[in-house]
Amino acid sequence: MSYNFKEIEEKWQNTWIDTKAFRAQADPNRKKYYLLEMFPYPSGKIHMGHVRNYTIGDVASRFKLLQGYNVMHPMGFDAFGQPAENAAIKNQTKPDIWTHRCIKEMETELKKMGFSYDWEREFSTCDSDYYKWNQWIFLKMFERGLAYKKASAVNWCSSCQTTLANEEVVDGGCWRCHTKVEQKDLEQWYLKITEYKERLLEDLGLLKQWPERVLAMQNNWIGKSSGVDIYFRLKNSDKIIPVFTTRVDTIFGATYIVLAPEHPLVKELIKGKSEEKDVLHFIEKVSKESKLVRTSSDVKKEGVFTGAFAVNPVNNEEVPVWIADYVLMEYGTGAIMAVPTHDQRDFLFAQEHKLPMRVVITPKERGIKIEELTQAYEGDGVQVNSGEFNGLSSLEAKEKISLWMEKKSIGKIQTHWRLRDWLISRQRYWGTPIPIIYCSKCGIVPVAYKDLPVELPVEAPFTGDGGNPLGKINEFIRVNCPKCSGSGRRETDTMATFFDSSWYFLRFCSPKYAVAAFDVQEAKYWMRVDQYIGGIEHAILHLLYSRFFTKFFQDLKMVDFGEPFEKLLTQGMVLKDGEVMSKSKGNTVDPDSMIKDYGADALRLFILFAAPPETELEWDQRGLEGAFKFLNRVWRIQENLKSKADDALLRIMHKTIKKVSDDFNEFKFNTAIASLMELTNAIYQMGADKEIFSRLVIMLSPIVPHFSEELWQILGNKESIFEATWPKYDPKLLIEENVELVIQVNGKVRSKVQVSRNISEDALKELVLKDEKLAVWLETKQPKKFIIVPQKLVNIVI
RNA sequence: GCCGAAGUGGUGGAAUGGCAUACACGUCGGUCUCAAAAACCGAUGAGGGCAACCUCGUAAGGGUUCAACUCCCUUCUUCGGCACCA
Repeated sequence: MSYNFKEIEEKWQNTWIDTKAFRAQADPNRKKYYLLEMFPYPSGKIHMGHVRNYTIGDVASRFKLLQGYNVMHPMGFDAFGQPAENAAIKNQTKPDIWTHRCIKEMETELKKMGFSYDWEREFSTCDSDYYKWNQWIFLKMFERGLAYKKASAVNWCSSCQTTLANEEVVDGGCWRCHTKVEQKDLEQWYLKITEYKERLLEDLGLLKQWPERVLAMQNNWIGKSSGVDIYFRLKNSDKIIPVFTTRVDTIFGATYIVLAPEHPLVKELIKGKSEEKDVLHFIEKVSKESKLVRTSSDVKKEGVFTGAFAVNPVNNEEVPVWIADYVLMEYGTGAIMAVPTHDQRDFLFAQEHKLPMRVVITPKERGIKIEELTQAYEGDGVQVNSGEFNGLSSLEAKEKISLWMEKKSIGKIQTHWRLRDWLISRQRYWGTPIPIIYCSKCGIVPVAYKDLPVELPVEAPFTGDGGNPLGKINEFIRVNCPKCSGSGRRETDTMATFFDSSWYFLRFCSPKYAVAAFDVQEAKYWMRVDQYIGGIEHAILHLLYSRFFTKFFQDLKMVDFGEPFEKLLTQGMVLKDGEVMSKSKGNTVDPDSMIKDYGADALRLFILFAAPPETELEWDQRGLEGAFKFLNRVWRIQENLKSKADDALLRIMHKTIKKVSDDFNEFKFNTAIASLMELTNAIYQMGADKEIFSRLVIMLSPIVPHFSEELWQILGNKESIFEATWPKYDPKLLIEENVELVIQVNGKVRSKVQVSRNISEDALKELVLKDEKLAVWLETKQPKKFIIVPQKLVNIVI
């Protein structure tokens, strides 16, 4: 007979909700612990990824609770976004109604897993008393010039009918639907995240408890690159063409320069020249290529001569000006100097088009002959052909040439960044309306703070024929200008949903607060988030935006820190047959049916035991059955309790307490469970008493809370197990009187011996030399040396 | 190309420089049973040996060390991020 998980789980889930067991209240006298998992989009159904993410968080949260921390563990919903609109079109319902129904279903699913949330803090980002503060933040940014509108080529997803941020373009496709992203010229709203680029980069150094790879990804994304802008002058003109380089040490080897086809100077350069026709033709051709094709590295580099020449400012040499598809307008200055001998791309291009080369750096141990070059030499070396810098090491030259150029005003030390401003406007209905009014007289006018929120109209025409439904609602659009009271028109774009999730962790500190985005005092107590848990897919997007917003709040003096998340854990994906579980692959396992068959506790146990939290987890149905079997094994212990257990078991238990406590602190749940299993096996060998069993149950409770609550009650306790204290171990009981020593000969184990832990070295040597098993090894050879590691091993070197 | 993570039995995975493969799954054997299931007990890296034991073994090769899955160097493979980035 197995234990009645169905009845037990339902009973405790209701109890926890009825008694508000996990309500958190600020208390300056208690040490706080803010544990947060990335809140879900309410699709209605939870999947195994959610189960894993939230189970990891729940164990940590309950463990901290048992350790006496004042734990806040909130949950809410990231409820704006496109699926609601798609559903509205498909099912003839309203996004609002559809979303709220999904939220209800999702809450039920989460409750069935027995997660310890403070449900009183729950909110959804589609609540107007939440998104009101999105608008407030936007206006604050607008005031400071951090929210602005500009016309530019933007990423456009034709399937989603909306613009996308750079961060939302993955492999040239839309992050949501993978449709190929097009470029479109539009006037759009941006947030000036680039204003914070230095701080965003620098403060990565503060994030000591973030995974390396997330830091590396953010570092790459921000993409700082230091070098020099060098000013080439156009021959017979006073026009300057700045080029950017990180290899200023190679400037004397620049034999031509290359502009991007879109470079604004190109048209002027070619005017009236014989090359004009060819160049225009080339530009036309390149403009038709998609960005993806153009930037793929295996395509041959193409280019044409413009007929113009520029002057290298370091030696007044005239060099030809080319244009080529491999130079991009959006990076650096849109123009490069080409040094074929020391840059592989330039080398290939120069070979192809028979352009001159000159060596300016040679490796220390040999010279370089141009005729013998088969590829560019990109390493360090000694300067040659470099005027007054000859003989210097290239590293030294880099610095000296930079300073020299600045002094002579022919260049400027410059830093270029990959990070671009964040495009936040979306041509969609189901999102936060951007609080802006267009007035024919006053131009762009922000909505007054007192008029917030700009409510999203619940009734909207969903026809499915594209376009933003907000544009068709006259009551919404028509509004008086806050400045001149003349007739104005509302912005119909809404905010990207990543805006919503960039500060929700602050809102959880005071979710009902009506006078500001969050209560500064509450935030002071609860923030920062001590432990944040979520998927690696947010390594750049959400985590970068949240860091940006936090720094903005720091500048508003609403918080006194610049980083929101102290410690970050990115949990691995759940796989089935080696592939990521996904609806499109049809290899999903439904958590609900697993709960039905084995209970939420068994599911939680399996998912924690099968792999460490950050690695991928292979779904194994038999592993789940194994977890269920283990629970039944523990359950049966209570039927056979002894009045007094052996001392040997007591020792094992204290060791287990130490191991499990240490492991829980480091999120090593799989090994914590392994040692709880070992303790259980020992109990089967020796028989436990009530005391020992009670402690086993407490240690299990973060992992399998319903199961443990029930056993706790059966053991005669009136209070919830989560009012109990985490067991402590007695260090004295960890010390064994007799220890087993491993005896090695030349590092190989040859024997083992039981000795008192305080045995003297001499006594030990004597004992070892008498050991029968070692006789074979020692009879012909003399021991040279004894290595003794107390209480562990003896190594005899012969 | 640059940056990051990883590579251990049939499988998931353990090992502050100190007994490689804990714990579990699977498989095999046993107990109980008329029988089966459940439960309980045991075996289980490869090769050799009746056995005691021996040899090999943590992607490959080298090094440091009394001792290396662990530290260092070189290489290979897989996964992830960035990238005609100048």
